[in-house]
Amino acid sequence: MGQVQADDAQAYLSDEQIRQGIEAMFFAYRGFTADPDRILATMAYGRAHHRAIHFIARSPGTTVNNLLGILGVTKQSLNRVLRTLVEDGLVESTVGQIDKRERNLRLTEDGARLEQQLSDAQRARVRAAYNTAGPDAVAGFRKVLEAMMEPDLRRKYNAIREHDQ
Amino acid sequence: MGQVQADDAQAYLSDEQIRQGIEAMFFAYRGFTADPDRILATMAYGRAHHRAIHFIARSPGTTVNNLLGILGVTKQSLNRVLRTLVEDGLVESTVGQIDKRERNLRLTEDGARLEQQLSDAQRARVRAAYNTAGPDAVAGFRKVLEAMMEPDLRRKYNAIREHDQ
DNA sequence: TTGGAATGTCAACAAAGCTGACATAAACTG
DNA sequence: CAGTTTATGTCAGCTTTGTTGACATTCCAA
Repeated sequence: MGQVQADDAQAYLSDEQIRQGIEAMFFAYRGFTADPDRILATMAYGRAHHRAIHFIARSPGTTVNNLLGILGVTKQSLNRVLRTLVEDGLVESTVGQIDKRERNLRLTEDGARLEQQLSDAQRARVRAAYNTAGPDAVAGFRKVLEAMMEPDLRRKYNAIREHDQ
Repeated sequence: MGQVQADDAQAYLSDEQIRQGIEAMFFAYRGFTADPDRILATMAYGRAHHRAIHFIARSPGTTVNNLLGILGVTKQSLNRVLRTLVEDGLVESTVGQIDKRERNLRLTEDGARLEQQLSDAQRARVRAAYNTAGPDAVAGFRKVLEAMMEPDLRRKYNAIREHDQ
């Protein structure tokens, strides 16, 4: 339980405590992706499709390049995913109005429906964890995660958050 | 900053807050694996090798079956990883004393050296995040992660922790 | 008009998952 | 003891998702 708050002020920095945190991250991430993975397994899609759908939903009209920066994969890898999503009518890619080299990506109605299904599942898990842990724990959770990000990703993370309220 | 601790007692459960937590998990996990990944990229190993090495180091003498349960992959997949590690002299596989069907896995000196190198890098990242966020945040971080795990993995996570102090 | 940026696409390949089938040895069970 | 189950390993083939490298197109900007 409260092993983290040991009497010794330095105890939470022991190698052993850090190691436990590393393992907690590993096991929790499995739970974090388990529900959407189960849904996706029934279709011809995987986690890469989920990620693309998530961030397109989050920033409608985003460009391919912007998405590349967020997802941290090559354009070839992302393109394969986007192509299937466009072919299957879940994502719509329109030529940019200002810069016609760019493509603006948006979910179609079908795409939004799948996004909803996936994020409902994932949110239910996170919501349950938040409820179990309580609001103070959630604040700490977010604080540690933010500190763990690479600086450029933290910037992108904050940019997305500022974007919508 | 303190968006999570809103005045409204329910605010931390809004879809928007949950969504931010989901994105924080995604971005933070990238940071979490970035340093070992960089080291592994210079060798012929990947994240799968790191995971195997980590848990063998954590539970010396563990069996293949136990490792399968922790890692959640197929024996074929794990076997491919273990075979290369044994061939390269990083892991030693010995026939079980009580049950001769089992193989007991241990790191060799070389294996322990690599494990040290990888976990030093990963621990430095987590330690820095812990230092930035502070001990209370760390406690909450751990609490939420535990609540997020699948029940059977939470059991395994706790079993590993109890094992060593 | 020329250079560079954004995008798309082809080809080849690698890591790491998966299923299915089968072999072997050891342990367990009736 | 015979038969079954368990633990492990291995072969073959497939999938997803990542990678490089090369090249074409479009089009903005100097």
